[in-house]
Amino acid sequence: MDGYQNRGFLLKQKAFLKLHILHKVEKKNGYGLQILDELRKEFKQFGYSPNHSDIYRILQELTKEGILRREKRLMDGNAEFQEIVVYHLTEKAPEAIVLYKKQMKVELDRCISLLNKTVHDIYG
Amino acid sequence: MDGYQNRGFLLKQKAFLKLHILHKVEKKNGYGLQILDELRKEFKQFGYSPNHSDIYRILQELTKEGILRREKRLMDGNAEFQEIVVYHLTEKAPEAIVLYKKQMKVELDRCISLLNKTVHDIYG
DNA sequence: GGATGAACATTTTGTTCATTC
DNA sequence: GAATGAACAAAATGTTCATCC
Repeated sequence: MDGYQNRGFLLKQKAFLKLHILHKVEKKNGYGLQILDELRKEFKQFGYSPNHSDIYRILQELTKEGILRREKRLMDGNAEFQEIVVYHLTEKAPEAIVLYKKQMKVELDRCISLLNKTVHDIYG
Repeated sequence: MDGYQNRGFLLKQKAFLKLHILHKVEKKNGYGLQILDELRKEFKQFGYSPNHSDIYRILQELTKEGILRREKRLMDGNAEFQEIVVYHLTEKAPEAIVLYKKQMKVELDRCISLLNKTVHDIYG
């Protein structure tokens, strides 16, 4: 996974979602729209609703990077043959995720500090 | 000033800078590169260095919106005739700024919450 | 070189279309 | 309609060029 780099403003949506997606798959294998739904529920109270293309993009990227692997399945308990793509961690995932999380922690802290500073400076 | 709208992820750099620029001009009239320098100093410890085109873009926008007005000056104490554009608040500025700050406070809080939630959920 | 601004290029993000079951 | 993915469009941001003193 390309180390997170951003000498800029706040972190990018993609990096943010990547972190959440990895965290989710770590806990439970899932498929695209399922992950999207869960994330939307989590973020709903913050008025944030990611869109499906972002999720698919990231899942594909993580697959290309060898962090996730795809497994086609038929949707459980579904009369119709709805095929889904369930994502699993690979063997090299754990190490990569630890690293990514570590980097992202620094980045999240940086962003929170920048926003807090702003609130402090401007609103007293 | 167009009410801040962003049904999305974190706030945009432009909105962020607009807030800081207004706050600066409120306290002291200034010109483009001067404002940029000051902002860069403020944000340096956060690894954030806005670029000059953003600042100019925003100053022009605020001027067009009637919040700021331009005043061409010659740089103080400069032998050469270096012309600068000093920005001042207009009469309608105070009211507009109060409103914008109010909206941005909500938005900043929202973003901080979203990031804090992430840190909490993922790093325990 | 400092200052301003426009022009351009790229990256990031969001919307729509296509396909399958 | 749910799911996946690609294609496309737009927005946001960053880099370079032009000009002036």
